[in-house]
Amino acid sequence: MRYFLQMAELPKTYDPKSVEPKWYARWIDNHDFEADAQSSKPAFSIVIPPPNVTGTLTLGHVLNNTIQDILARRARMLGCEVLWLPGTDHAGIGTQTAVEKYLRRAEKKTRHDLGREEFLRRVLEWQDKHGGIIIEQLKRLGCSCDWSRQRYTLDDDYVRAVQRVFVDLYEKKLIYRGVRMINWDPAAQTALSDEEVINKPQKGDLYFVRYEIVEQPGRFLEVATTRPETIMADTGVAVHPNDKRYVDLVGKHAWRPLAREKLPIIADEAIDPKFGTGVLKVTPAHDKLDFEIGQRHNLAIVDVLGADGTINCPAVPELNGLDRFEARHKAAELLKERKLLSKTQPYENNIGFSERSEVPVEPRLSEQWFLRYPKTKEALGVVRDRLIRFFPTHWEKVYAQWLENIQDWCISRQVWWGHRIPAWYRSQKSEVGDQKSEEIYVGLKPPKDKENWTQDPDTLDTWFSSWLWAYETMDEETRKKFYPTSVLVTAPDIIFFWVARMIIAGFEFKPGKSQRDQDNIPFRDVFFTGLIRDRQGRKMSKSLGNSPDPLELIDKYGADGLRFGLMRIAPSGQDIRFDEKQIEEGRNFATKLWNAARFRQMHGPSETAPKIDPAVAGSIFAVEVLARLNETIDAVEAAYGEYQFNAVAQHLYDFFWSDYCDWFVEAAKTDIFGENDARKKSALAVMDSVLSAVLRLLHPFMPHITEELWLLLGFGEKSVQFEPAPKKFGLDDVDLAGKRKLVAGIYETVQAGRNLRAEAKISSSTKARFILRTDEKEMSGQLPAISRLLNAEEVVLDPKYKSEPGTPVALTALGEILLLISGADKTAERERLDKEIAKIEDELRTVEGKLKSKSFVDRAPAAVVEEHRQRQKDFSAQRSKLKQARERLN
RNA sequence: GGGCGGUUAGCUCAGUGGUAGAGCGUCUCGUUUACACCGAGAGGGUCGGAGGUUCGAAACCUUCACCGCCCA
Repeated sequence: MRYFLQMAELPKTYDPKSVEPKWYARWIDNHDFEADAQSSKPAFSIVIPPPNVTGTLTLGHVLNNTIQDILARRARMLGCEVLWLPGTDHAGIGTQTAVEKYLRRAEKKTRHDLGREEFLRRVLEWQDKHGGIIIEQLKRLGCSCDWSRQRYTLDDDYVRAVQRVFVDLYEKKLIYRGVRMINWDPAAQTALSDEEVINKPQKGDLYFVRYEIVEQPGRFLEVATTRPETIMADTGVAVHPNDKRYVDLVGKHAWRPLAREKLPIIADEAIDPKFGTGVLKVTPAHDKLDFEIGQRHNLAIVDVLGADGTINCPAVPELNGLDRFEARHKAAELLKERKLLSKTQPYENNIGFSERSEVPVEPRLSEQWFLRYPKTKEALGVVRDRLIRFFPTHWEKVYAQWLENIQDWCISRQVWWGHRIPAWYRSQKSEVGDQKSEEIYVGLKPPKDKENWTQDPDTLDTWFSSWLWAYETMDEETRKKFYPTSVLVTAPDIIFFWVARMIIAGFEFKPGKSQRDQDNIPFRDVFFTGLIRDRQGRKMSKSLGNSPDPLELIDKYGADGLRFGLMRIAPSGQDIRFDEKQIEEGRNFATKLWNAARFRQMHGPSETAPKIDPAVAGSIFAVEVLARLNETIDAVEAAYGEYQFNAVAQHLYDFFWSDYCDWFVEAAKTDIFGENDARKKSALAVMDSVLSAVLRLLHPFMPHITEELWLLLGFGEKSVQFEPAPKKFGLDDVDLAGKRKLVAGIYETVQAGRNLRAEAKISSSTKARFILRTDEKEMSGQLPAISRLLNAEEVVLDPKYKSEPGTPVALTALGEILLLISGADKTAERERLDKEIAKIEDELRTVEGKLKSKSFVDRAPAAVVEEHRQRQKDFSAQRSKLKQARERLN
């Protein structure tokens, strides 16, 4: 009775919508993901790369967090106490820009219209409205984060820690304030770090501008420049000291063609004589290299660009107030009118763009806060010596290259949303003269006489807060158990922004339980995921609209389908071309798993702890599938060791679909539908063993469906997530090799038989009759299974069978298989045999060619030569049998 | 300019010196008592080019081409 009830319970297709939310809620209710810092189990920990608090889930997040979830769940099954610590970051510039955009559109106001206090209130409103969406999305994906420990980079404690670090580094003189050339984002109107600038080739023009020599009127120096709009900021003209063309002019002067002034002509090694005319206009305020040249030659600094990227130069009213790109064209026109522009030519050069606002960055002289990176040698060493291991390893070089060429980090941002810099300034008139000097106070608390001081209006680079993420997210007890973390999973595009800086922070702040390096590194392994691209290989971006919504994919295919499909196509260390078809495959695999379980359930309840003795299992097919399962367990373990998640997924997919479903289950149906109760029980026990193992192996990839089936099939009363990872079956005591060889032969025979049937155009549903012409006596016991696999009416073992001419025959390692048909198509059979013979002869030629070569026989390893001899024997035997059959058709 | 990846079937990708693979797509057959989100079968590749090492190269070396990324 129970049997029918159970059958009715399971529909034909798996419905993730009714299963996934149910289990996620249960796991949360049971506090399954909460880490116990008191546990005596070995620790395994991951901190999440914090997504933007107001962001939404992208496919990149799905990839990244699926991998982290796989690692966390795998670790639980290996008996670890697991902490996966989640959280979000405040994304200073990003969030502020989003809110400003909204204000501009909705209220036609800027942040300055509102004032700092009101604006920050609005950002908080925005955060409350949009914040946390991404966390809910991670839950839909099935992420097993310890939500009780969720952190935010603007948590009070975290903010204090960031300030403490700032003060500490200031006191160590590693943080300083100074006027330097920085990257200015005219759209966001803030300084950026070098890492936030993306160089892109840009098509433009090279303008050849004539500068008249002051001392020799009528003689001109020609300067090639891409930026005529900055001519008013020129304070010198430079040539290479060895450039014979201009050597006589060094020391003389040239007239600045716009805002006419005398400019000294100087010689500097930095000039490239081969670029343009070999003459550089030196604009120290608007170019990094020019700034350095200017410093060397004591050139004046003239700034003609405003913070918003418009020209600020009343001396040239035609340009004053224009946007920098408009001004470029206007300046060229002015020069042309004055006959000072000799030509323009198309030119492509690299321009730095702001990562955030996607506008060209302006090199700008500005007073900012900088960090002189500490501990770079240690950070280099720890990766070089593989105390921290990168996967794939080639990222180690990228990392080293960055650290070896590291520049001071501009950490202040002219942004209101973020960690306010704990610095105050007191302006005072100096005793002598009118010059003002500033007194700086840096501290956790404001100065005592607050009214006499002004706090720095700026905030810190968001990354200056997230470089502490690996340990400042943990309280003392948690840190003691779980720091350093086991592994960091991240996209390679933040290797400098985040990974390298966290390593430096580990060395500088030593949050570990001792002073030793291995206790202070933020993580032991770093796994870099690939980037997900669209089918054309383009990066996914919001503006291109080529990024699918992961939530829609989850609705269509289930979270497990999305996870499995994505992991199967994610090669380690390479970019991933996304194709929704692959996600469909993930869904199909879930359905396959569902149906295989459903089939098992139709034949009665499973054993809670299935035990089988393969030696008496009675079925060579069982031995084979268990041996393949053992191989799969080994392969999966090896692949995890190398973070080869696609390989793990592929091994499980292949084993389950092909070895288990296509071969074992089909062969075992003979016993399952047979009369022999012992054999039936034994077959079902093998199925239970395999299913139990497969569900556990798949759980990290497909947590929901495996949980559902684990409990449905009754393998346990408690969640599958804390069950131990499956161990290999002991198969040493049976004649493994012999049995596996026989099974391989049988499967080969079946495939050959199916091929004969298809070639003979006998539909796969029609029962057919086969003869096995073989001396393998062991085959006789397997005839029912072979018959089922061939969908045969009858399979007869007859070593002496004499066939009618034209009877389709195929050769296998075990002998011959013949398909009995009436009225054989002799022509078709002749063609088929000719093809077979040609194929064999091809193989034979290759093998014989090798064996004829003396050097091969002499130099190749004996085993390889022997293998070739064997193959030669097999092939020629096959050829002669095929030829016999062929001759009888003449 | 320097560095790092990649180039294998129509597509997405495995393949670390010894018989070129998988999934999808294509074609043919199929409602055979789990599954059409399925089953069976077939076709499809001078492994980017050229040299070299080796008995033997998709794999190792050199070089070139193209694609992508990072740094200047």
